[in-house]
Amino acid sequence: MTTTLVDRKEEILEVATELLQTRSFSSFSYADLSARLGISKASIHHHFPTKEAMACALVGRFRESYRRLLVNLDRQHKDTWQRLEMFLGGMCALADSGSKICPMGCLRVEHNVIGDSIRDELHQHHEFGLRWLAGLLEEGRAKGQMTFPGTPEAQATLINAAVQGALQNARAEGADQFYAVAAQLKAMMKPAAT
Amino acid sequence: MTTTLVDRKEEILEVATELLQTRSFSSFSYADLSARLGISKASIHHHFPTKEAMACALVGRFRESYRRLLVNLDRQHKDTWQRLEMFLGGMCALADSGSKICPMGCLRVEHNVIGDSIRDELHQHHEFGLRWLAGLLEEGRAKGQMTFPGTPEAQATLINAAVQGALQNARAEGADQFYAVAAQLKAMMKPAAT
DNA sequence: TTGACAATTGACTAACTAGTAGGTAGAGTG
DNA sequence: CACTCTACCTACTAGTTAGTCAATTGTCAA
Repeated sequence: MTTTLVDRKEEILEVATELLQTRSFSSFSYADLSARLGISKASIHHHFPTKEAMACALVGRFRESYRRLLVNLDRQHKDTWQRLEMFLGGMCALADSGSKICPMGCLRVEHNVIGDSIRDELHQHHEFGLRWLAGLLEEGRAKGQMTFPGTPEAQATLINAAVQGALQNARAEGADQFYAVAAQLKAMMKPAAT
Repeated sequence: MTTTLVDRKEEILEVATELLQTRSFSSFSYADLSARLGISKASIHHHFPTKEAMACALVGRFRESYRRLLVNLDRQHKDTWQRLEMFLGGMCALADSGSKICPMGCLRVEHNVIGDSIRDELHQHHEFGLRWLAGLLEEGRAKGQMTFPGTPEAQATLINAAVQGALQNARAEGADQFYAVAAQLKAMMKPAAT
């Protein structure tokens, strides 16, 4: 590193993530990154020799921050509903941005375009997110705080898919598309008032 | 038309739709179409001067076939559950293909890349699909055959988003990702057995 | 037969794509 | 001092992109 002020690799991934969220994997280029970062294309190739390598690192970075978020969430909130609320709340922030969606969803859609290594990373992210949600749901049901049919895994799969789809629709049709989905999910899982 | 055997415009849109579903809007080119159709790039430009015009026509065509499908569905099945089953069943076919997802979802993800005219078409498609589902749900609830919280519109928004997201996940992680979501949705809406 | 029109073509452009080659500046280390 | 390493640069390649243009063919109607 020339200066300790910034970590170029991080900086590049940060901007790349934003471009991925607002545009798409195929629709942003090294030239775009170069322009926004104020460094040459070749410099970016120095840090990430290929676009695929960059995307891999990007997903890895995202998964790590996602993991930290969820771990903190588990630590701070004992109540299952509070954890679910916080989880959905985090996604709301994306929906409210008006121009961003889940970067992982962006790559998902280009499944047949991206390389194997990116797909691997995405798979790991998917598994991790699913496991966390399923764990939360299982605990919620065991404590009688949540109701849903089928296995916690199946319900986690539903929530995952709904959130992903809702974010995409929200960007195009307005944030209330996301709020509606979050509200429905929550309402459906509230135990019947006896 | 030179021959009445094929409608070139239709033929182009057919292949374009498949490329959109398997790759993405930014990841397929006039050259790809040219190769698959066995006609020159210039010929395709003759029928669709710009890629945006082509995408517009594509969405319009898709919406029309979608509309026909739903109208037929309404005609053939009086039972609300049967109609919902058929609706989800149609989506299952996509999930089973292993490489295709909803073409509208593909364009959605590139919201900031595509032009206004495409966004308009997508908006209309979205509205139409939502209205149909909401109508079905309202009828199902009125007849005591379905239960769900909130408005039929909100529930339709949930189903829409879940199906969209599930298709994307299914292509990457396996068709059971879709089946799980469809099963959960249905199970949640079955009236409580008294 | 003539003339309009639609479909098609090869050859082209200008811009953009990821990625490379080769070199420079500076910091740290022996 | 010399050596190495990282970050960075300019200049380049080879290929792809959407889109244009002028010319050709075939069809149908007057």
